[in-house]
Amino acid sequence: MAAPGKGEPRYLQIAVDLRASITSGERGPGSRLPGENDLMATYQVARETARKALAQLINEGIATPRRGAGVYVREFRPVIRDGITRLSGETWPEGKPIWGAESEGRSLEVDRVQVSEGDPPPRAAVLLGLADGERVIVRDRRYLLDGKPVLIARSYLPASLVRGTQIAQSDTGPGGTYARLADLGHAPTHFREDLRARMPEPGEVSALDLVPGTPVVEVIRTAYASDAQPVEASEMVADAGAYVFRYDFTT
Amino acid sequence: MAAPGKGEPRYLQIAVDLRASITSGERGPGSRLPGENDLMATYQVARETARKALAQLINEGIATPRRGAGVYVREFRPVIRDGITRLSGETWPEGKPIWGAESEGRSLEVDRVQVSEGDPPPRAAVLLGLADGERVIVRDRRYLLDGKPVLIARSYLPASLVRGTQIAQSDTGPGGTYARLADLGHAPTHFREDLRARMPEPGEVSALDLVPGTPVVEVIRTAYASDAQPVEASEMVADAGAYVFRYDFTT
DNA sequence: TAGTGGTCTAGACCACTAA
DNA sequence: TAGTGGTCTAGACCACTAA
Repeated sequence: MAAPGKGEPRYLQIAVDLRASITSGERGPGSRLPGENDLMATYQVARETARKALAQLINEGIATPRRGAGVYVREFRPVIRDGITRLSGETWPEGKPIWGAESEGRSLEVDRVQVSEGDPPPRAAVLLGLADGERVIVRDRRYLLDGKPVLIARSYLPASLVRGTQIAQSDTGPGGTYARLADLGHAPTHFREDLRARMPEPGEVSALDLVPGTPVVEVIRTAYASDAQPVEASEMVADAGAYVFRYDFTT
Repeated sequence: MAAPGKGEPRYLQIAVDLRASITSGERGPGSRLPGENDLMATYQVARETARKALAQLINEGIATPRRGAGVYVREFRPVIRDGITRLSGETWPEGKPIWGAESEGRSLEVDRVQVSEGDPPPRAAVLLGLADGERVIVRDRRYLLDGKPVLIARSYLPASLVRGTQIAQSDTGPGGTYARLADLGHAPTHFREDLRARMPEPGEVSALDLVPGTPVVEVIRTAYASDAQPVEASEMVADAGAYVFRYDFTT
């Protein structure tokens, strides 16, 4: 045995078969894949080889294991996050469905709001243009989509600007942080968002309850007032399987 | 042996040790991690257990294997892709360095330009609002960063609009596709970009020469002329380790 | 209780890299 | 040629799930 059909390893050949059965639609989202024992019998391989085939699909994010129950075809049902509510072009093209994204009938709620004051980490200090020793108000929160954590967000605001205001409290009131900044005469008028994707760190896996094979999208947003003064810097880490990020522009 | 220190599997404990040595800076980008044989001796484990520890870091994208040579700490040096060149707010905040992104001294070149005419796939037909049977011009190309493929792009344009024009040729001339659309009286004025991240398909791994543990960012862009008519739909797949996506807004 | 995925061993052979 | 990662086996024991 162990005779290679070619250069392709045995476990990848098995993965190809299984992947084909998924992409062809033969096995739909939520359906169960053959188990380790099935694969051992069908392909005449050792347990570890069967496991590697399944691990391959799990790492690709198209299957997910459930202890004691089996390995299942994963489903992808993201929601759309609109980059920023813009003032221009608001009646532009309808939100055409894409990647099966749907928001209707789903709940998105805020969780674990925490506010504190402290020293900014280096990156936040740079983004906010803070001098040495300047402190920040830190706002933490987490978002749940249908009860599952999907996004962790942390915002930094110059303490000299917002200390003692409603922004330093859990509930920022109607319109949120940006409305309160406007009340203070520092309405944000310019925004920048930088996005990148990467695999999650172990702490993020548990905080977002991520299944293997799920990347995260990291977003860093900076808000500037009309005098080009940065008034807020935010770091977000999102479950890539839960979000589509949308940006609209009118030139 | 095989005595568990707690519930934590042995291979994850080893991964924790190695990860700590990387994040602490003890092992910098490009440095070599202990090999399988080293780990077997140090931790008194079997080869497969040592391998699982290394595979963990590889799947997290923080290490990368080189056949016959060892496993190395990966480096992350992305470039910034500006969403769209906007007409407003062009003198806004400087491109502050983020995530070590740098463009200077690096080459970004176009590769493998191909143009053809054919039937649109369903998604492109929907985005372009095409009737049954309408055909499209398809423009394919690939981008290389310092010689490494980092992005695959495919654009669809209504054939009825651009057939026989320079857009249907490899070289679209100065200003590219959008300038030619403007020449035709269909200058794009509104853009939408939808982004998501996911693990790559096997074909993408080879096309982008991706190392394990690297997600891709999928971008779908639609360009609309001033009469709200979609004139181009593009699909892009980018190496997440090579790009930071930037969006600027002025309200 | 039977089945399932999760971990681990000890050994083998291979292709590839670097000296 | 020595060392390295890549694949695979055959067997073992475990925790968890579902009936």
